[in-house]
Amino acid sequence: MARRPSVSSVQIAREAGVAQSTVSRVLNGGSVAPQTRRRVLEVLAKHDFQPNLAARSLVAARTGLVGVVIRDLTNPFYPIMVRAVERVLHEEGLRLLLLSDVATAQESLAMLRRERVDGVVFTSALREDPLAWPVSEHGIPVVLCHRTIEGFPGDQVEADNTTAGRLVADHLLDLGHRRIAMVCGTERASTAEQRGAGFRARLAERAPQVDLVEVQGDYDYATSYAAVRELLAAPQPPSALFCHNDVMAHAALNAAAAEGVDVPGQLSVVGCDDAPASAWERIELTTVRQPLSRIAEVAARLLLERLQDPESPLSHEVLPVELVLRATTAPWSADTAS
Amino acid sequence: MARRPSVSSVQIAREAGVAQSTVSRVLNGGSVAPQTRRRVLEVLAKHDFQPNLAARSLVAARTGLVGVVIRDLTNPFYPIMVRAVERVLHEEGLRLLLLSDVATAQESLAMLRRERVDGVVFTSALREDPLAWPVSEHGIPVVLCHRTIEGFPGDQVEADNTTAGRLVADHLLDLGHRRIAMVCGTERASTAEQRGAGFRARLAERAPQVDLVEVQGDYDYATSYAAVRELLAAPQPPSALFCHNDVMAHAALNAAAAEGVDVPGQLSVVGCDDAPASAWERIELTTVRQPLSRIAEVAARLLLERLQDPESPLSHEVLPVELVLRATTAPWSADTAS
DNA sequence: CTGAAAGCGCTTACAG
DNA sequence: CTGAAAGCGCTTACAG
Repeated sequence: MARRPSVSSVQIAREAGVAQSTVSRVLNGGSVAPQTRRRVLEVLAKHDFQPNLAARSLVAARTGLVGVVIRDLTNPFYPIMVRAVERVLHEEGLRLLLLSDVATAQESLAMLRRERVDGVVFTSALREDPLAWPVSEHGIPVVLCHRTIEGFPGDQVEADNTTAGRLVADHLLDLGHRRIAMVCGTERASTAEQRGAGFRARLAERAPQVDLVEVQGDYDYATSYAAVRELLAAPQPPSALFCHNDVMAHAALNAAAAEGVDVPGQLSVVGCDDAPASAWERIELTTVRQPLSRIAEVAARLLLERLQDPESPLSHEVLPVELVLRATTAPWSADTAS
Repeated sequence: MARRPSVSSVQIAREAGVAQSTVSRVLNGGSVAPQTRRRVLEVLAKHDFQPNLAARSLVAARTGLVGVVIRDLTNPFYPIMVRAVERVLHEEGLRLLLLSDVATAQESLAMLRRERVDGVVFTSALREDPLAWPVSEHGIPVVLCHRTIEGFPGDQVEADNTTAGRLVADHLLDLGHRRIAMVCGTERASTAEQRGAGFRARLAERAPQVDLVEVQGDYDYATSYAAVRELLAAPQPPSALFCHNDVMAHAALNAAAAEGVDVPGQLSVVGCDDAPASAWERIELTTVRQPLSRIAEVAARLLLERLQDPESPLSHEVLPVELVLRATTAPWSADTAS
């Protein structure tokens, strides 16, 4: 239990009868005579030597640390992205510093700077994000992942959220819905903006007479649950709901159950994300699938490339989405209504 | 966008006209004349100085880094614990290094050693854990959180899982169930052992004639889903299921739906954990609640105390659980069966 | 190929 | 209270 002190490269050198710099070369692939290398490797193995990363970071130009900003780990959506980023970083021998909303933007910025991270993968940026902008202004490379910001000085990767909105509009219109409500995500999030814009545009195009009610769900379960219950209890409830993400759609499904509203008989519900629980038999949520792992993976790779070549032009990748039809949507006609 | 080089304490010192060690003292609360301190603080603020943590770690006895080992971030259960640990560490100015199953045990051990973490919070230990033991043997303080190991040389915190098993047995027996199956968690996990043991003991005590079938769900959705479908399709299906955690209970609920088995009419299902989704109207899972955040918080605090006082006696805390009755369990009599 | 040396940015005794 | 100096454990030119 007593803390076993770590061996340093100096001790390894002494034991192998070489200079410390030779040990360093063996470790980092410098040119070393085969026989010297063998001897050093032996001593290294004997002690199961692990270089002190703090020392290495201090002297090297880079720390090998990448910040990953996730606002809300509790949305099952984000752990999937963390894992994908982690996998890429791990492959490249980089380390991950997780920043959640436990710290304020100011504290997080301070932490990223104190840690001297090489770059940041930012998953939950807002339009005037209080963390993303300052980080970037400090010259730390940032890649925006999943949520983007127009004009942001960094690489960006996102799903085709506008098309997502359009697909949902088409689906609900095709089913005959004419009283539709949209449960919106956080206002300054690009995903909510784009999904909303795509949906509205398609509606205006195909069915300008449809009255669209919009409520704010803030990408939050409890907020959406309350908003949808209110919506359904009103005199003229909508026959269909487009929720900007699955968490809010799950809330809507449960709110409907609480209000005794049958889905999809009296209400159709569509989400966006395709979270794991959406495929459950008890849920069967019609939703739009986005390639979550892929988005995160691409973001991580873009960051790595950026670190290699800071001057290359910015990229902005938009990955395709797909409507997943399940059991929460059904045709609607005035007669269907009870 | 160009990387803005960080200022060092030497530059601060020069600009403030003091020695670098004085800057260090101002930063760390050493004794400094009020007027000197003021001058240094001004320069510090002007540059928004952030000390290089790598440098600090290198020279100080401790790094301020705490490893948090989470096998599967995808179980909604774990992010809740991460957050609780994060909150405590953040309060204390410590940093968190997340270790998931992206790396092997060997790689994770190497990483913890290279990073020179001060200690580790271990959430998913197995009986002969390939990571927990070696880490501890390297003299790094480990606190076992949620899952424990008998005889492990570290502080431990867990829920009262034996009582959890007993509570469930009582509940199902009270409802009249006599054909019961248990969907078990990973074999070498203390939670599965204790929940299983408590359940079996109570059954043996109150209703030795009950035949208990046990299947392995491995704390995994897909595994449990398949196992439960098979169970329900058999000639003599059980009338009640005790799943060692909620993820597996959710799988069971969905498997039942897939098999056209009515819950709770034809099958009662009980979980363990009380995950957020269990309270959903669409799920309404009867389960055992354990104080998840609290367990994680206590673990983090025990680790902090351990770092303060490495020689104090080991503690082992067991926190109470509570049965949460919802809609997936119902009375059973031979006549009820279809 | 290899060693001696400088230096990364801090903290911490040690003098004064 | 404050400064000069040593040293943490590495990487990286620089000589040889």
